[in-house]
Amino acid sequence: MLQHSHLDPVFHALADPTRRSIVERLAAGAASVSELAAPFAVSLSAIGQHVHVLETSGLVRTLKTGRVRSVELAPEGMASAEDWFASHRKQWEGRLDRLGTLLAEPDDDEAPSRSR
Amino acid sequence: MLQHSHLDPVFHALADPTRRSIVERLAAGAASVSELAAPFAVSLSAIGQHVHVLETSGLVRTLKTGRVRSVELAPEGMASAEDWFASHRKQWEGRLDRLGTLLAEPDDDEAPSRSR
DNA sequence: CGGACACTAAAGCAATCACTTGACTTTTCA
DNA sequence: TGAAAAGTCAAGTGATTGCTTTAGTGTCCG
Repeated sequence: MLQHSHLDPVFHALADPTRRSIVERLAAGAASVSELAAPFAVSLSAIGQHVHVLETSGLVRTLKTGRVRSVELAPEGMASAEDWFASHRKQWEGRLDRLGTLLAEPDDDEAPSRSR
Repeated sequence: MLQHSHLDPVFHALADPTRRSIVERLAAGAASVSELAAPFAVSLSAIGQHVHVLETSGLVRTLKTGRVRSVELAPEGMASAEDWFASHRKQWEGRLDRLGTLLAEPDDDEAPSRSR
Protein backbone atom coordinates (compact mmCIF):
# COMPACT_ATOMS: atom_id res chain seq x y z
CA MET A 1 0.00 0.00 0.00
CA LEU A 2 2.82 2.30 0.62
CA GLN A 3 5.52 2.72 -1.96
CA HIS A 4 6.28 4.55 -5.08
CA SER A 5 4.94 5.45 -8.33
CA HIS A 6 3.26 8.00 -10.38
CA LEU A 7 1.65 5.05 -12.11
CA ASP A 8 -1.04 4.90 -9.46
CA PRO A 9 -2.79 8.07 -10.60
CA VAL A 10 -2.13 7.24 -14.24
CA PHE A 11 -3.84 3.86 -14.16
CA HIS A 12 -6.51 5.20 -11.87
CA ALA A 13 -7.26 7.92 -14.40
CA LEU A 14 -7.47 5.39 -17.21
CA ALA A 15 -9.77 3.10 -15.25
CA ASP A 16 -12.74 5.37 -15.83
CA PRO A 17 -14.47 4.99 -19.20
CA THR A 18 -15.39 8.64 -19.44
CA ARG A 19 -11.81 9.64 -18.83
CA ARG A 20 -10.56 7.10 -21.34
CA SER A 21 -12.97 8.49 -23.90
CA ILE A 22 -11.65 11.96 -23.25
CA VAL A 23 -8.12 10.74 -23.81
CA GLU A 24 -9.15 9.06 -27.05
CA ARG A 25 -10.78 12.22 -28.23
CA LEU A 26 -7.71 14.23 -27.34
CA ALA A 27 -5.58 11.93 -29.43
CA ALA A 28 -7.18 13.68 -32.38
CA GLY A 29 -6.18 17.09 -31.09
CA ALA A 30 -6.65 19.63 -28.31
CA ALA A 31 -10.13 20.60 -27.18
CA SER A 32 -11.85 22.85 -24.68
CA VAL A 33 -13.60 21.50 -21.60
CA SER A 34 -16.99 22.25 -23.15
CA GLU A 35 -16.06 20.45 -26.33
CA LEU A 36 -14.94 17.47 -24.32
CA ALA A 37 -18.18 17.52 -22.37
CA ALA A 38 -20.46 17.57 -25.41
CA PRO A 39 -20.65 13.81 -26.06
CA PHE A 40 -21.47 12.95 -22.46
CA ALA A 41 -24.69 13.04 -20.49
CA VAL A 42 -23.08 14.47 -17.40
CA SER A 43 -22.63 18.01 -16.18
CA LEU A 44 -19.86 20.27 -17.37
CA SER A 45 -18.67 20.31 -13.80
CA ALA A 46 -18.16 16.57 -13.84
CA ILE A 47 -16.08 16.79 -16.99
CA GLY A 48 -14.05 19.58 -15.45
CA GLN A 49 -13.30 17.24 -12.57
CA HIS A 50 -12.31 14.46 -14.93
CA VAL A 51 -9.97 16.82 -16.74
CA HIS A 52 -8.43 17.74 -13.42
CA VAL A 53 -7.85 14.08 -12.59
CA LEU A 54 -6.24 13.56 -15.97
CA GLU A 55 -4.09 16.60 -15.51
CA THR A 56 -2.75 15.68 -12.08
CA SER A 57 -2.02 12.20 -13.38
CA GLY A 58 0.17 13.75 -16.05
CA LEU A 59 -1.80 12.32 -18.95
CA VAL A 60 -3.00 15.69 -20.03
CA ARG A 61 -1.84 19.27 -20.09
CA THR A 62 -4.06 22.33 -19.99
CA LEU A 63 -3.78 26.03 -20.59
CA LYS A 64 -6.41 28.62 -19.95
CA THR A 65 -6.67 31.38 -22.48
CA GLY A 66 -9.35 33.91 -21.79
CA ARG A 67 -12.31 32.00 -20.45
CA VAL A 68 -11.49 28.82 -22.33
CA ARG A 69 -9.31 26.03 -21.01
CA SER A 70 -7.64 24.10 -23.74
CA VAL A 71 -6.78 20.51 -22.97
CA GLU A 72 -4.29 18.44 -24.84
CA LEU A 73 -2.70 15.06 -24.44
CA ALA A 74 0.67 14.76 -22.67
CA PRO A 75 2.50 12.12 -24.68
CA GLU A 76 5.08 11.63 -21.92
CA GLY A 77 2.32 10.68 -19.52
CA MET A 78 0.92 8.18 -21.94
CA ALA A 79 4.37 6.81 -22.58
CA SER A 80 5.08 6.32 -18.89
CA ALA A 81 2.11 4.00 -18.59
CA GLU A 82 2.97 2.13 -21.73
CA ASP A 83 6.53 1.76 -20.55
CA TRP A 84 5.40 -0.18 -17.54
CA PHE A 85 4.12 -2.91 -19.82
CA ALA A 86 7.19 -2.80 -21.99
CA SER A 87 9.49 -3.17 -19.02
CA HIS A 88 7.81 -6.39 -17.96
CA ARG A 89 6.74 -7.81 -21.26
CA LYS A 90 9.88 -9.76 -21.89
CA GLN A 91 9.36 -11.69 -18.71
CA TRP A 92 5.73 -12.63 -19.15
CA GLU A 93 6.10 -13.06 -22.85
CA GLY A 94 8.41 -15.93 -22.16
CA ARG A 95 5.60 -17.50 -20.21
CA LEU A 96 3.45 -17.56 -23.32
CA ASP A 97 5.36 -20.50 -24.75
CA ARG A 98 4.56 -22.81 -21.93
CA LEU A 99 1.01 -21.68 -21.51
CA GLY A 100 -0.31 -25.10 -20.74
CA THR A 101 2.35 -25.67 -18.19
CA LEU A 102 0.87 -23.44 -15.57
CA LEU A 103 1.26 -24.33 -11.96
CA ALA A 104 2.81 -27.61 -11.25
CA GLU A 105 6.21 -26.09 -11.12
CA PRO A 106 8.01 -28.15 -8.58
CA ASP A 107 10.89 -25.83 -7.89
CA ASP A 108 13.04 -22.77 -8.32
CA ASP A 109 10.74 -20.44 -6.52
CA GLU A 110 10.07 -19.04 -3.12
CA ALA A 111 8.82 -20.43 0.07
CA PRO A 112 11.54 -22.32 1.77
CA SER A 113 9.24 -24.52 3.75
CA ARG A 114 10.11 -23.21 7.14
CA SER A 115 8.29 -25.57 9.40
CA ARG A 116 9.17 -28.93 8.16
CA MET B 1 -20.20 6.05 -18.11
CA LEU B 2 -22.09 4.36 -20.79
CA GLN B 3 -20.51 1.82 -23.03
CA HIS B 4 -18.17 -1.01 -23.20
CA SER B 5 -15.01 -2.30 -22.10
CA HIS B 6 -13.20 -4.86 -20.19
CA LEU B 7 -10.50 -2.25 -19.86
CA ASP B 8 -12.24 -0.70 -16.89
CA PRO B 9 -11.44 -3.57 -14.53
CA VAL B 10 -8.01 -4.02 -16.08
CA PHE B 11 -6.84 -0.46 -15.46
CA HIS B 12 -8.62 -0.40 -12.13
CA ALA B 13 -6.69 -3.50 -11.10
CA LEU B 14 -3.41 -1.94 -12.18
CA ALA B 15 -4.10 1.31 -10.35
CA ASP B 16 -3.31 -0.30 -7.02
CA PRO B 17 0.40 -0.55 -6.15
CA THR B 18 0.00 -3.79 -4.24
CA ARG B 19 -1.73 -5.38 -7.18
CA ARG B 20 0.85 -4.04 -9.58
CA SER B 21 3.58 -5.52 -7.39
CA ILE B 22 1.81 -8.84 -7.47
CA VAL B 23 1.69 -8.71 -11.26
CA GLU B 24 5.39 -7.87 -11.40
CA ARG B 25 6.18 -10.77 -9.17
CA LEU B 26 4.08 -13.10 -11.27
CA ALA B 27 6.00 -12.07 -14.35
CA ALA B 28 8.77 -14.20 -12.88
CA GLY B 29 6.50 -17.21 -12.55
CA ALA B 30 3.43 -18.61 -10.83
CA ALA B 31 3.05 -18.37 -7.07
CA SER B 32 0.64 -19.30 -4.32
CA VAL B 33 -1.46 -16.73 -2.51
CA SER B 34 0.69 -17.08 0.59
CA GLU B 35 3.84 -16.59 -1.40
CA LEU B 36 2.36 -13.50 -2.97
CA ALA B 37 1.38 -12.19 0.44
CA ALA B 38 4.80 -12.60 2.01
CA PRO B 39 6.35 -9.28 0.96
CA PHE B 40 3.40 -7.24 2.15
CA ALA B 41 2.38 -5.99 5.53
CA VAL B 42 -1.27 -6.78 5.04
CA SER B 43 -3.38 -9.79 5.91
CA LEU B 44 -3.53 -12.89 3.77
CA SER B 45 -7.20 -12.16 3.33
CA ALA B 46 -6.40 -8.81 1.75
CA ILE B 47 -4.05 -10.44 -0.74
CA GLY B 48 -6.67 -13.04 -1.52
CA GLN B 49 -9.02 -10.20 -2.35
CA HIS B 50 -6.41 -8.56 -4.56
CA VAL B 51 -5.89 -11.83 -6.40
CA HIS B 52 -9.62 -12.05 -6.95
CA VAL B 53 -9.68 -8.53 -8.41
CA LEU B 54 -6.81 -9.44 -10.71
CA GLU B 55 -8.52 -12.63 -11.76
CA THR B 56 -11.86 -11.07 -12.63
CA SER B 57 -10.01 -8.40 -14.57
CA GLY B 58 -8.43 -11.12 -16.67
CA LEU B 59 -4.87 -10.21 -15.77
CA VAL B 60 -4.34 -13.38 -13.86
CA ARG B 61 -5.45 -17.00 -13.91
CA THR B 62 -5.66 -19.27 -10.89
CA LEU B 63 -6.05 -22.94 -10.14
CA LYS B 64 -6.55 -24.52 -6.78
CA THR B 65 -4.74 -27.76 -6.19
CA GLY B 66 -5.25 -29.26 -2.80
CA ARG B 67 -5.28 -26.43 -0.33
CA VAL B 68 -3.03 -24.22 -2.42
CA ARG B 69 -4.20 -21.77 -5.05
CA SER B 70 -1.62 -21.18 -7.71
CA VAL B 71 -1.73 -17.83 -9.44
CA GLU B 72 -0.15 -17.05 -12.75
CA LEU B 73 -0.15 -14.16 -15.16
CA ALA B 74 -2.60 -14.17 -18.07
CA PRO B 75 -0.56 -12.73 -20.93
CA GLU B 76 -3.70 -12.04 -22.99
CA GLY B 77 -5.02 -9.83 -20.23
CA MET B 78 -1.80 -7.89 -20.11
CA ALA B 79 -1.78 -7.61 -23.87
CA SER B 80 -5.31 -6.23 -23.98
CA ALA B 81 -4.28 -3.31 -21.82
CA GLU B 82 -1.12 -2.68 -23.76
CA ASP B 83 -3.08 -2.82 -27.00
CA TRP B 84 -5.16 0.14 -25.93
CA PHE B 85 -2.04 2.28 -25.96
CA ALA B 86 -0.85 0.82 -29.21
CA SER B 87 -4.15 1.50 -30.92
CA HIS B 88 -3.97 5.19 -30.10
CA ARG B 89 -0.27 5.79 -30.14
CA LYS B 90 -0.06 6.68 -33.79
CA GLN B 91 -2.47 9.53 -33.28
CA TRP B 92 -0.90 11.11 -30.24
CA GLU B 93 2.56 10.37 -31.43
CA GLY B 94 1.95 12.65 -34.36
CA ARG B 95 1.20 15.37 -31.86
CA LEU B 96 4.67 15.09 -30.45
CA ASP B 97 6.15 16.95 -33.39
CA ARG B 98 4.16 20.07 -32.82
CA LEU B 99 4.38 20.02 -29.08
CA GLY B 100 4.67 23.75 -28.77
CA THR B 101 1.79 24.36 -31.08
CA LEU B 102 -0.93 23.58 -28.61
CA LEU B 103 -4.05 25.68 -28.56
CA ALA B 104 -4.13 28.60 -30.89
CA GLU B 105 -5.44 26.49 -33.67
CA PRO B 106 -7.59 28.72 -35.83
CA ASP B 107 -9.44 25.79 -37.26
CA ASP B 108 -13.02 25.22 -38.13
CA ASP B 109 -14.37 22.76 -35.62
CA GLU B 110 -15.88 25.16 -33.12
CA ALA B 111 -19.24 25.26 -31.50
CA PRO B 112 -21.67 26.50 -34.09
CA SER B 113 -22.85 29.71 -32.53
CA ARG B 114 -26.52 29.40 -33.08
CA SER B 115 -27.74 32.33 -31.09
CA ARG B 116 -27.47 35.76 -32.55
C1' DC C 1 -22.78 48.83 -19.62
C1' DG C 2 -24.92 44.35 -19.12
C1' DG C 3 -25.76 39.82 -20.14
C1' DA C 4 -24.34 35.42 -21.99
C1' DC C 5 -20.38 32.14 -21.82
C1' DA C 6 -16.87 29.07 -20.02
C1' DC C 7 -15.63 27.46 -16.52
C1' DT C 8 -14.55 26.68 -11.16
C1' DA C 9 -15.22 26.01 -6.28
C1' DA C 10 -17.82 24.07 -2.54
C1' DA C 11 -20.76 21.08 -0.36
C1' DG C 12 -23.22 16.97 -0.14
C1' DC C 13 -24.43 12.07 -1.34
C1' DA C 14 -24.61 7.18 -2.53
C1' DA C 15 -21.57 3.65 -4.08
C1' DT C 16 -17.27 1.46 -4.09
C1' DC C 17 -12.58 0.61 -2.02
C1' DA C 18 -8.95 -1.51 0.57
C1' DC C 19 -8.59 -3.13 4.43
C1' DT C 20 -9.57 -5.70 9.09
C1' DT C 21 -11.16 -9.47 12.23
C1' DG C 22 -13.24 -13.73 13.21
C1' DA C 23 -15.39 -17.86 12.02
C1' DC C 24 -15.28 -21.68 8.75
C1' DT C 25 -13.68 -25.33 5.29
C1' DT C 26 -10.43 -28.30 3.36
C1' DT C 27 -6.15 -30.54 3.02
C1' DT C 28 -1.90 -32.28 4.68
C1' DC C 29 1.05 -34.84 7.57
C1' DA C 30 3.44 -36.33 12.02
C1' DT D 1 -6.53 -38.98 14.68
C1' DG D 2 -6.01 -34.31 15.29
C1' DA D 3 -3.73 -30.09 14.87
C1' DA D 4 -1.57 -26.88 11.74
C1' DA D 5 -1.54 -24.83 7.05
C1' DA D 6 -3.80 -22.41 3.22
C1' DG D 7 -7.49 -20.35 1.91
C1' DT D 8 -12.30 -18.45 1.91
C1' DC D 9 -16.60 -16.05 3.55
C1' DA D 10 -18.89 -12.44 5.77
C1' DA D 11 -19.46 -8.40 8.06
C1' DG D 12 -17.86 -3.97 9.31
C1' DT D 13 -15.11 0.48 8.89
C1' DG D 14 -13.13 4.70 7.30
C1' DA D 15 -11.60 6.79 3.02
C1' DT D 16 -12.18 7.86 -1.71
C1' DT D 17 -15.11 8.09 -6.04
C1' DG D 18 -18.04 10.14 -9.43
C1' DC D 19 -21.52 12.65 -9.52
C1' DT D 20 -24.97 16.52 -8.48
C1' DT D 21 -26.54 21.30 -7.50
C1' DT D 22 -25.73 25.96 -6.23
C1' DA D 23 -23.07 29.85 -6.22
C1' DG D 24 -19.65 32.13 -7.71
C1' DT D 25 -15.35 34.39 -10.96
C1' DG D 26 -13.51 36.04 -14.93
C1' DT D 27 -14.14 37.13 -20.04
C1' DC D 28 -16.17 38.38 -24.34
C1' DC D 29 -19.35 40.85 -27.20
C1' DG D 30 -23.40 43.57 -28.89
